[in-house]
Amino acid sequence: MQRRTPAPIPCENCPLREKPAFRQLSREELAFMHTFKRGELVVDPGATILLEESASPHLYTILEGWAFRHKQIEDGRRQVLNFALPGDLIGLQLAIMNEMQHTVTALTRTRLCVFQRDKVWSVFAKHAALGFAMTWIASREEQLLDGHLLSIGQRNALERVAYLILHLYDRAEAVGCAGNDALPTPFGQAHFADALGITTVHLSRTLRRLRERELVRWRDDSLVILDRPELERIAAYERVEGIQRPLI
Amino acid sequence: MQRRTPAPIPCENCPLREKPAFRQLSREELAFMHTFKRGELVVDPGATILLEESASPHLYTILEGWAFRHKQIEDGRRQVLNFALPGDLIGLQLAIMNEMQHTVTALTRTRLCVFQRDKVWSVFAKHAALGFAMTWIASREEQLLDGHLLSIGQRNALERVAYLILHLYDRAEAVGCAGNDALPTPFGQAHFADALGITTVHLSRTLRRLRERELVRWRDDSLVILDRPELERIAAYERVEGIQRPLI
DNA sequence: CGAGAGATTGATGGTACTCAAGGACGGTGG
DNA sequence: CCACCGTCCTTGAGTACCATCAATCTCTCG
Repeated sequence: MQRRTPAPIPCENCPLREKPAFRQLSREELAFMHTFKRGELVVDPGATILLEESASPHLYTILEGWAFRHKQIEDGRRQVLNFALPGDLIGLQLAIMNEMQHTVTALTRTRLCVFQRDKVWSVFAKHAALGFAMTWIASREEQLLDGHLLSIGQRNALERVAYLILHLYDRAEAVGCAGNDALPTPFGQAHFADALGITTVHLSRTLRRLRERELVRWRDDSLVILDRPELERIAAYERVEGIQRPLI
Repeated sequence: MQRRTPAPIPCENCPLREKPAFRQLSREELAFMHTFKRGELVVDPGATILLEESASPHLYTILEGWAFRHKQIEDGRRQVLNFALPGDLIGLQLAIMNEMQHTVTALTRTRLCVFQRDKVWSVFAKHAALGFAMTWIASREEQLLDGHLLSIGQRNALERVAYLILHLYDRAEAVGCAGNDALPTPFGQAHFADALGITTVHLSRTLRRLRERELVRWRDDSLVILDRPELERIAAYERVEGIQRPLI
């Protein structure tokens, strides 16, 4: 289920940092990040990275792969709160508030950068800019959730699907996980439906409508956007310009 | 619409800090907070405190009163993202990311503590603990949103209403704005409905069901919880223990 | 007393859910 | 190689939930 890789990459050489989506850190900050890093971890699809209510000693940044944050009601109904892509920080709530109120599960084989939770404080104490970056990351997550909440609360199924597709594509594209209007979909319709707050049955029907209108095509674990302008119109989607974001 | 009060209270004497819900700050931190504070502002009900897309030079903490965060689709549909109570920080996204993607509007006459946005950086630089507190606040907001998202995505109207009532009551109670199972409701059913993602018509019917089952009573701008256990059962609500939180 | 905003109720229709069955794979084992 | 299986997706039929439209009702306020 889980295994440590033998040779963790130093943060200075982290391939993610090359990407234009991320802000450059100073040499000194990078060196500090590396002392904060405890190793790497690779988990298989379906593995639980962080479990609600439990107190993992770690927090993580995704280096490769997809995961998702989710939360359940006792009777089994599940909401996918968000998807997590390379560069996303996992477990900030845990590190800051000593409590997780949601679970994080891997969708693909996922490579994670492992940090020690109990050293988070020293990040703030020694490198204010990195502490600021943590707040930045938390604020951005809040923004994404705001957008989702608007979607789930106000849009109908067709609009929601269109919105989520565009949203995911843009986020994935920013970190090099999508391009040419093709988005890998390492999840089934069940995950997608739970993210949208609709049933798989209704999602299937809704996707058929989008397919028939030749707006998207979803097969072979890959979703292709055929008519982006029309999708944007349906979803009332506004692309958020990709300002550079910090990478912890 | 807005007016400055003549004599702002120094942070050291802030009446909110007395409340058990909040963590105590050191004398030094309080003194610093006071240099960060720029004044106080009182706004009338309905006043826009922060507007989406615009770049206010300030961020705020609510000292007294209620506000709400909301976000719209172009066609007018509106989602109330969350309510804001005394002690809540408003405009963190703006301060950190230089951009607001939602609007904040006062529900009651609201007294605000005004901070300079461009000095946020110095908070991190000079008092790491306060920077940490900012991340704490952002993480908590994320937690609240997670809960709402689960509610809107998975619960039906009756469950949602029960959940939101309990959620608001507990938050208000923690800061002394509610007690004896009575919650002031400085908002109309339209706001409540937009928070729940249902129409006012359906909310009205749903409230009638709750009234007929003698679970709640809502009149005269005050909502009374008559049968909390049953409401908790319907909502599958779990009270989050009120750990002390930082107050900026 | 009339005006207007907010809340309630009724009637009707559409959206999305449930239940259920059938199809399309991909893996496994005979 | 193909039957067998499980999982996931698709489709159909019937129903429940919630939205829409529209009319009343209750307040407050001028």
